[in-house]
Amino acid sequence: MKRTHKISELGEQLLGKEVVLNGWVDTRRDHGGLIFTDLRDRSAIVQVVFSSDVNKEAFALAEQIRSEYVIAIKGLLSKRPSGSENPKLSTGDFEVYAEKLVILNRAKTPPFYIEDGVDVDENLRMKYRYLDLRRPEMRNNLLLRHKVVQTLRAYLDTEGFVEIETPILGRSTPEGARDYLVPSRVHPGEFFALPQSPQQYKQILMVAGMERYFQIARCFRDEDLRADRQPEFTQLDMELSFCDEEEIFALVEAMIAEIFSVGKDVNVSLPFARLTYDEAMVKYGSDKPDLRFDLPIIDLTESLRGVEFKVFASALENNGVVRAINAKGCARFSRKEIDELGKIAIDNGAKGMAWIIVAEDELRSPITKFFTADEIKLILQELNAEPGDLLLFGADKAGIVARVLGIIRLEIAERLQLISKDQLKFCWITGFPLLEFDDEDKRYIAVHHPFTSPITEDIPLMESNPSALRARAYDLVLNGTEIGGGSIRIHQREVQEKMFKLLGLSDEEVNDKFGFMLDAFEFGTPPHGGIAFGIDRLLMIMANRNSIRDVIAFPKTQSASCPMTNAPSEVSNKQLRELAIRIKESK
RNA sequence: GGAGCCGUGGUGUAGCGGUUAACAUGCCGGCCUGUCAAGCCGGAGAGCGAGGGUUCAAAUCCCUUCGGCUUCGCCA
Repeated sequence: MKRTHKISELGEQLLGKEVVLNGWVDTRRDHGGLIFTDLRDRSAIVQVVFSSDVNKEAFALAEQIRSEYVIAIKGLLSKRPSGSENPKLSTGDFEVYAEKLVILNRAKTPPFYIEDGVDVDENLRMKYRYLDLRRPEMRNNLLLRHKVVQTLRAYLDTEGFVEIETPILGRSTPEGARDYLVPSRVHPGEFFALPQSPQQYKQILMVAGMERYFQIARCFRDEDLRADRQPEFTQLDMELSFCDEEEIFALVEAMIAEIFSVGKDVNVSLPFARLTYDEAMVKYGSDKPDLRFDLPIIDLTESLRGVEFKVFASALENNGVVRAINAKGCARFSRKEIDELGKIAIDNGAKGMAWIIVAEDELRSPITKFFTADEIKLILQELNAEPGDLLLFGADKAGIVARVLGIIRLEIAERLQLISKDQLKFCWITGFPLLEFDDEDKRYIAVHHPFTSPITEDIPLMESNPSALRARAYDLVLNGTEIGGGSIRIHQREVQEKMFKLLGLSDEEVNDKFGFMLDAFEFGTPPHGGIAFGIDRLLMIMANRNSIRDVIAFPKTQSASCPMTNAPSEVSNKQLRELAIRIKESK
């Protein structure tokens, strides 16, 4: 029996017509003389009725069918008897009276329920991923992913971008994450590296005059996994010639609005907010602030200069800062709750956390006695404190205070349930530092990557004061998650060479690993820049999931393995010999 | 590399020194012509992730180990 319709196509226009449907048995309700079956295909579910009044053979055969059997049925599409409509189904006004049934394939009882909201061991879900993906929510995640990717392609095509594939087998780079390596049979003892990103290739494509490039690029990083980190993941990678930040922002904002409109039927308000790195760090204690709630961190450093209170005074003397959060309405927190917050602060590097409860007519606090009345008045004023508020302080080096109060800010938002699910708060973070001094290695490392251009007027600082260099880099943050990042690149050989020097790379190393780029820069390289988006993370947010695994068809477990295929696996000695690899005996 | 949580019929859980290892659901069988989490009746199904130890006695306590999840480090 050849299928005539997808289930979602059933409707008024087919009433009384004969249809042939194929699909899986979702559920079966056997009433003895009457059997109801919910038939599921990718598009929808419809109720099929088997009755001996309609067809005795089909009815008899229907007694054998079970969940997840694959069947074909032929019958008349009918209106359900009035009162028996099911509003939960899109096809709930209709049913099909089966005149013929063919069992296309039987199915074992599934190891878990094929339905939404199941709470099954992740290992089982991965082992039977094909059943997990039959669940509507997982299927919808993949369909959403498809729709988003199609929309991106269409949008970028109309904007003049060319989709170009870059190699998966590349060479190992010195900086960044650990590489996944692939041994070369032809060159014994040598290895390819899987790309952590197509960074260098896409810059070379700009040298090649492609002007606008994009790729839905698989990237690989051999680092430990997290809920939002997989060893292989997908980026939307873009690069443009003759562009500046503003052009990229405008292009990206319209693109994001488009995918939310098509994928989620949601209007994203444009333009996105913008914060500098410094602003974000001071006010939200993070370079990926969650702007769905306010709860800002207030800097008291200047106001409190000169206070006697030892904790604050010593922080200020050591070039540190004093900042605070006014947790509105949290005066009702118990001592235990406040202690919990203090413990979070300590776990994240603080030496402690001072607090003041602003009650109706008094202040309760272990620290108020160390301040003069004027100082307290000043603090309350700066923090806009009102009765009912809880004030939480951080005093230490700027980095520690930002980190600690940033985490406390999120914790309070969580406790006060300030975050509503449907909000979308985008923001650009700009003005990142270019370099960061690594105390362990005693050298500078690139905050973004070594191809990021400094802000033009900062270029002279490359010799005099590298720490002060600002990068032409930008991140796009959505609801406290970094979903994309990029930069305007260096396109001049001399600047790139200086950059490598600052990073402590020797001439030989530069020549060996990046010589081709430096050479390329001498053959008419246009100014260029780009951005890359973590497609998986973006989809995780769009699909309202807590794990990236739920928007990837075949993800790895936390130990970077696949329970379905049992990858990775040992290989034969023959294979190893061909690759000139010997495995060290364990222990 | 570190920390935390979890591992008990197919699935999800309860039990936390002595139980016939409990419950729900699924599964199997029977009854049932309007259900859609169908209903009613009956039945089968686990020796508690694995290994070792403590104890008269271990799912229960201890150690080791494996696996899953969360997280710090790590992730230019």
